Amino acid sequence: MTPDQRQQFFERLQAANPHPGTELHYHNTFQLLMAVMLSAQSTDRRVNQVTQPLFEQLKTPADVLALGLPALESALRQLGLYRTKARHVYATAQILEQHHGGLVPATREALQALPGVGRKTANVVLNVAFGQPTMAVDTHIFRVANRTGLAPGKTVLAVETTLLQVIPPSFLNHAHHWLILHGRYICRARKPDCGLCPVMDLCATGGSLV
DNA sequence: ATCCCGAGGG
DNA sequence: CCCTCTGGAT
Repeated sequence: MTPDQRQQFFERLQAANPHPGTELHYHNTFQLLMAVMLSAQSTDRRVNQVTQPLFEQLKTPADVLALGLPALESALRQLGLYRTKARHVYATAQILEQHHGGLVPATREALQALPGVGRKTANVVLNVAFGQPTMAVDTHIFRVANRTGLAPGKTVLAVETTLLQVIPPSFLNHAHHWLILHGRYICRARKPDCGLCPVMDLCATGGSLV
């Protein structure tokens, strides 16, 4: 894809979603971190169903510790990987309480040192909560980048590096959500809706997946 | 490479 | 039944 095509690509995704943002529900940075941790291999729709009642009680790491691990695990039962997620969220709350004054750290190093927080989750928090121009490559973005030819790569890190190089700077801050929304609703994994795709003429598949 | 692991869609 | 969903740890 040429630089001009990439410019077109994001201009059209922007036109389709003028004010993109995460579809995860949260009221503060700690809840954002928790919601992103819970979103692994789960639809954010289900994450929101789980967090909607839960976040009325859990507003701080101390609230998580007060709830206790067994009750937390029980509250997360509807999510896949729920035992692992409960353990990680609880252990993360402990560390935030003991070493970060109950706050979510704003550096990649400190974030990825938290149990259950890897590069992708750290990138989301750094971008959404702290406004940094990171590129969190999730299942949607990995697929869209490869399928369209925007940023082909065999690993998520390779795709992340390429995306940071090829995305026009003015689009970088919101590129994460534009690519996610495109992958979630149009460039779907199983049955992509090329008929509704605003960038079909720029795509490496040329709409041949329909 | 494998495990974790519920729910929805096809 | 199989595939997929804003992954991370071992």
